[in-house]
Amino acid sequence: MTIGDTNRKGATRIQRRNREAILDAALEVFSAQGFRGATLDQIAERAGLSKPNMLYYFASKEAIHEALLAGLLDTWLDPLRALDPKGEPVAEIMAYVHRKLEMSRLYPRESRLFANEMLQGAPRIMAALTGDLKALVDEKAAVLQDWALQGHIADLPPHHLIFSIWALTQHYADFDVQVRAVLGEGHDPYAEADSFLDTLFRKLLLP
Amino acid sequence: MTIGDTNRKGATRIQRRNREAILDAALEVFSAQGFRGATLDQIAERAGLSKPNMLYYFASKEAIHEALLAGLLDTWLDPLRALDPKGEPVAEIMAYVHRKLEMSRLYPRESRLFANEMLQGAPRIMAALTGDLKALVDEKAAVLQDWALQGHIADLPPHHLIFSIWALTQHYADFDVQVRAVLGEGHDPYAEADSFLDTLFRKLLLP
DNA sequence: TCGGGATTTGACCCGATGGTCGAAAACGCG
DNA sequence: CGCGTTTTCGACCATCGGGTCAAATCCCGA
Repeated sequence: MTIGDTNRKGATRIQRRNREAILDAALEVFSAQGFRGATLDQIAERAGLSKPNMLYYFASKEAIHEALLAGLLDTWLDPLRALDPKGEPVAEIMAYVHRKLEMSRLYPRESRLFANEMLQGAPRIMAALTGDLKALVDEKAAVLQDWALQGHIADLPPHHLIFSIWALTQHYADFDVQVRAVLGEGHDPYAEADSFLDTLFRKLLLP
Repeated sequence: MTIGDTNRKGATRIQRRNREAILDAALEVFSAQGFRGATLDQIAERAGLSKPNMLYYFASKEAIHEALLAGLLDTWLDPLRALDPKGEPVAEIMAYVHRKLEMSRLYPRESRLFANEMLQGAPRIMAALTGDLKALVDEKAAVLQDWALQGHIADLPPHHLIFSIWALTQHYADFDVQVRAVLGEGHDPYAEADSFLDTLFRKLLLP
């Protein structure tokens, strides 16, 4: 039996545990070092496996990285997908902002993995960017545009409004060290950000 | 003006030319691949030198990277340094926003080099972050706070206001591929961003 | 023009790294 | 328990990559 099948069904308990351990370790290392900077030894050690054993579960370094990126975009975009055209405009957008910031707080490694990929020019997920991502953003941008035309929110370029949400929320994960270094002791970056971004976007959206 | 210029004193014309070529090539490669992902061969080739020759000018890969980072923070913070406590509050802040976006447009590689360093946890410039950077930000944050107390601008947490300027402007350099992929053809990201950020910050700063 | 310092490079070194192999050990099921 | 299947890993391999060195070539001022 090949190990090719996904970590869904048909996998033994051992397979599940090890695949998960490998992906978790890989996320840690790839997000901090980038693809080329990460080494299989680092990942294997963190995963608590020998390198050959790790390669028994994933065919190559490339394969591990791919597996990580595969689910990433989807999960990453869930909050945007949840933006409801039928909801109350400002409330919907504010909910999106808060959810997105929460993602940064809970999954900073995923955010950095994504940021790394972007910095390198997105060589491995360019297709997804111009495909699914663009489609989803265009769809939601149309909703925002609509809300603007109906006077529910300020008239802003919808794509850039979305970019601003991404930039502001992901910044707290990607530039975490800088944020903490500048704020110094005795701060809770995410709590403060939550309040600040609430203010910012409420003022911005005011028609 | 180049950002990492090597205008050392007693350097011959050849030294100058080669050092500059090396740093430019290194900026290209480091900013796209990160420190560990970059190779001396890549840099040497881009610089048009043999690897040993390159190492005649810089003692090591580390040394090249250091040389790049050395000037970076300084140059990067110049716009903030220029924020004048005696100027007109909103105008000063807006000027900062526009200057910062201009930096992203003109020096995206520098922005990405910096972003890479942050993503890795700033191992090589942590000292500068908690030192000079924090000092400068604290100083300017006090100015912003003052302006807020005097009712010139909205009362916002000054540090986070500064973070928001960084996040929003650097996003257009660091996530350039994503921005372009989502916008599609026929867009000028920076022109649109300039206008959008102008609107955003004017509304935000309104008392 | 010439000598000595500045510059350049081919060849080489060796530890790191992605990946392979075969055999041993562990598992689980009839 | 017995045995085929799954899992594990020590040893190994080839290439990559940072860095060295000695010798060759270039450059420029006296």
